[in-house]
Amino acid sequence: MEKPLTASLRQYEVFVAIAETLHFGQAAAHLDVAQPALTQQLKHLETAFDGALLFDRNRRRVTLTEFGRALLPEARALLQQARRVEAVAEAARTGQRGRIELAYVGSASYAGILGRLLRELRAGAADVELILRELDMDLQIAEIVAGRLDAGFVRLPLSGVPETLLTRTVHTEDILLAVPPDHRLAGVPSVAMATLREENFIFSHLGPDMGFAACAYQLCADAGFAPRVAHRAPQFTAIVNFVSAGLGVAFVPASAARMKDAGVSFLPIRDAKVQSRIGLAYLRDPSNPVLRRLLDTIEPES
Amino acid sequence: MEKPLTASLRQYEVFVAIAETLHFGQAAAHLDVAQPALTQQLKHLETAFDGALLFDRNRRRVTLTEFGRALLPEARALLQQARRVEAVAEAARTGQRGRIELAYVGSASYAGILGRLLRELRAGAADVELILRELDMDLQIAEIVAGRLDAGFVRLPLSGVPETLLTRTVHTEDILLAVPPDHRLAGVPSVAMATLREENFIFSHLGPDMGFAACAYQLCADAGFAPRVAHRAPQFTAIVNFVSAGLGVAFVPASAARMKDAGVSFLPIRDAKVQSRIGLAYLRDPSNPVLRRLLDTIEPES
DNA sequence: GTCCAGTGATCTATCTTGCTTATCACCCGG
DNA sequence: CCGGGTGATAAGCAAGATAGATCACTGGAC
Repeated sequence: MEKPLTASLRQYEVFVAIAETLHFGQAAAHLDVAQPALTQQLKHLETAFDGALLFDRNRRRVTLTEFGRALLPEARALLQQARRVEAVAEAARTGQRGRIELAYVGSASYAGILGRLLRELRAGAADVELILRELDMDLQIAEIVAGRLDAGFVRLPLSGVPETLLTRTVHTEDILLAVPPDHRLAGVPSVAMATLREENFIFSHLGPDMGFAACAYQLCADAGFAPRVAHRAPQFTAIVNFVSAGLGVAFVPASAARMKDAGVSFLPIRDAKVQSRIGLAYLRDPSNPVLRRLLDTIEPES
Repeated sequence: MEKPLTASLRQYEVFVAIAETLHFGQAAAHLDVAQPALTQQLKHLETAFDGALLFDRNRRRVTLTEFGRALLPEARALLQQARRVEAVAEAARTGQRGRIELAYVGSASYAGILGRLLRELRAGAADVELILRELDMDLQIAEIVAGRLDAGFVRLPLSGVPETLLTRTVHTEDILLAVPPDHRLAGVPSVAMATLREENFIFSHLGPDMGFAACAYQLCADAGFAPRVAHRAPQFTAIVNFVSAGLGVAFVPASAARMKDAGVSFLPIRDAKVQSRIGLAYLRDPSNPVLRRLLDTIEPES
């Protein structure tokens, strides 16, 4: 059990102020109070120390006693720490300092989101601890709703999520068609959706109502057909592998085209009306100040 | 100009106590106050931070917010420093820690006083800064009375000093007679005062009423004669040099006999009734706690 | 010696703060 | 649906902090 701290910050403040000027009146002016307050507070401090005097008051000259001299540096350190706490509090309150736990879907890492994220978190001499992990969209949503994750980067749109889960678009990119090397379209400069009606498609595992898959289905719907899904794979790397193996064609986000896998062609789609968007998902009215600051740096969108 | 420190130690104490138990009631018991006090103090602290909450109070479970989590280590450091200040204050008050400025006459260094002094100042895990200098007795007295020196080791007795200057004997030693190599007494096992009536003496510069000289004069007075002072020298090293050169004989403290200078003999005095005493001189009611503790370790004497 | 300016201590009234007790409001398990 | 547990709220009281006026002492000027 600790003993109950007999003196207050205010008393040390008074002590240090007097020690700095060696003059009650000037110290009082510096602290912006009347002089009797100092006499009283100092006396309280001395009483707290068993009555040991901190100053010799010769009515004409104030000098530190050896006791006071021994105490002064420690008292200064205390006040400095007190100011530091308040500075840290201000930084933490505004999100300049703290901790944030984020996740991202694998395909977000291609799009250069993470570098930008770090840049924005570190901006303005901020001191933020970032805890990042890769996580599938559905797991992210569960973690965020459960309060175990501050926010996550996912492929929009979301559906079937609580109203309190908001998203904000942070990146938009075209959707390309990946075709195998020996495919009839391999090497053409671009394709039109209408020509893809009979293709075998490789899709992600995730359902047709969320994320990238929703955009892909929308492309087909806009072209008036439902895609024939020949295979499913969990990630774009696997999907491109499948394409490379000739199992079918696939829609992929433009940023995934950087993996030039064994002669796969990535073709622009001439009449695509939708793009794929990466968004940050988070709970409404986030309490984490770091997240709030991060959201402030992103222009508010849907 | 620093801003005025918006929060108090007590508030941080409450914050940390709640953070440690995550339970208002238990924290209140730990701080030995009623529970509403915590609610209030915590609210005050949060208000000081622009209303940013430190805890999520879900009526059933209390958890730190990210803001609170960021603040906690700093608040703990603040409390630790506050306790440290009080510990240092206690040590400084009892003289376990601090500074002391002492002087000693040259001949005190022969007597092993300084080593003992250091040992006593460092005793009991004390952390004392000792500032030592060699200084003649008369200057020591002036410095002590002027308050520029805490205390000094001198040869007793003192005379003509203010009543507020007290002394305490710390070392007593015999007085020996130093004689030149070719002196008639050189080599005899001991001498009687009565045989010295016609000798030429070498004395210190200091007058006959203080310090070692007073003892020497007393020896002669006890033997019924006044010494013929042939030469004066400032220190015992010089006095022994003079003796070695055959300029006369001299009384010296036993500890000075360790300098075996060019065949000088140091002879016990059979009928000496006085010894030389080294004492610590200091002002009555010393304010320096280190000096007070030092005095406490020496048995009170005249 | 006497006086005066300067300075810290003291006194008192007032306002603020912190604590206690009593009670309320809410959540959750049976 | 009720009862135990928990934090918030309210009211009252005691202690603490401050301002303003005044006192008391020091030390230098003359």
